[in-house]
Amino acid sequence: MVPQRSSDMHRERIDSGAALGPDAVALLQQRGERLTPQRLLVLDAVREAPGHVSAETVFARITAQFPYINRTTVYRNLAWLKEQGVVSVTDLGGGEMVYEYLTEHRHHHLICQQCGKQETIPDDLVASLMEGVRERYGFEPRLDHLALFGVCRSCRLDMDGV
Amino acid sequence: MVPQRSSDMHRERIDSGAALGPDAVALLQQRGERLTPQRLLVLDAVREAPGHVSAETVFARITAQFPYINRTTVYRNLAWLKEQGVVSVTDLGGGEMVYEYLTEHRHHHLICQQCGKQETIPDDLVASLMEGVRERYGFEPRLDHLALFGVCRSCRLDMDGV
DNA sequence: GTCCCTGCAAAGCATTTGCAGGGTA
DNA sequence: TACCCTGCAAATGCTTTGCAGGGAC
Repeated sequence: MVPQRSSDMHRERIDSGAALGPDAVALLQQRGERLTPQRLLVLDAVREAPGHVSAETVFARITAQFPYINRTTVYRNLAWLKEQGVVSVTDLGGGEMVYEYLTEHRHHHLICQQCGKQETIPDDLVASLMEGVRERYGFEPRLDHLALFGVCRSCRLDMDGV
Repeated sequence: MVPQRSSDMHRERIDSGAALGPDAVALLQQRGERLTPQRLLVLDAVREAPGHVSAETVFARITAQFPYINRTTVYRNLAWLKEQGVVSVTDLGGGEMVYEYLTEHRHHHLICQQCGKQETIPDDLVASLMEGVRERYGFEPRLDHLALFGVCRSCRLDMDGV
């Protein structure tokens, strides 16, 4: 039902991968997690996708190549990947959750409410906030992605122009 | 259909109110917005509620006193109040949007993913982040409430204890 | 008098759940 | 072999929409 090639595809990718440690799949295996073809497909789909992807997009990307996977399975495996710390889940305000493969380089996002454009900002801008929260409140933030909403530079210029 | 008392109730409250400027209702009137009894009820319900409230909670609080309001109307008027800058809307991760009446004292929230407890933090902790985003990216953040997820002090101690 | 807010019912959408069967380790 | 992941279908829960009527200004 599910093509054998999926594991080969997978292996190619992890060799070149900049991932969660050297190999997310090896990590999951060490933990004794069950690695089904569907799980590998979902993992691949998120890892290959540029930036954020919705569950629907992941489903579409997989079915484009392998029609035999169920939407429910995609949802369940995205939740599983999040539990395992392999992907992040963020609400970008589009009415659906978006997922992203986690690399060592943590970053956050600026989302323009006018034009919808998204910018990436490095973690260090947020670091002082995290530090303050930790020190003053003893609160340990779990922040894969911080999403800041507002108005980007070009939209602000447009508004001034008018 | 809707009791006359609603506007009296309202007036009592704004006299004591620490609100968006001296009077949110006067502000809305100046803008030429139409102030229906339902709108005043929704505004009151959010203003009276402690902290964040969901649309369902607002609906429940109103119907407890005045059963003749529709859930749809509550949704529409909450959206309207947000457009007017009277309330904030935040996704606290509970599967529903939560609303809060905006005062001059902007603040943000720490949400513990273990116990669900919420703490309030002052705006100044977040100010440097905002400043950095503005200066480096020309991005104007529109942040009524920032919601930071993580683990609070007591839950961390519990975890260490075990 | 005019505009638009309200109520009702139904639809929309992302996501979850129950259950039987089949695959992974 | 034993567990649990998968697929299917239906349900769930929040929120939105279309339309006719009535209220605010």
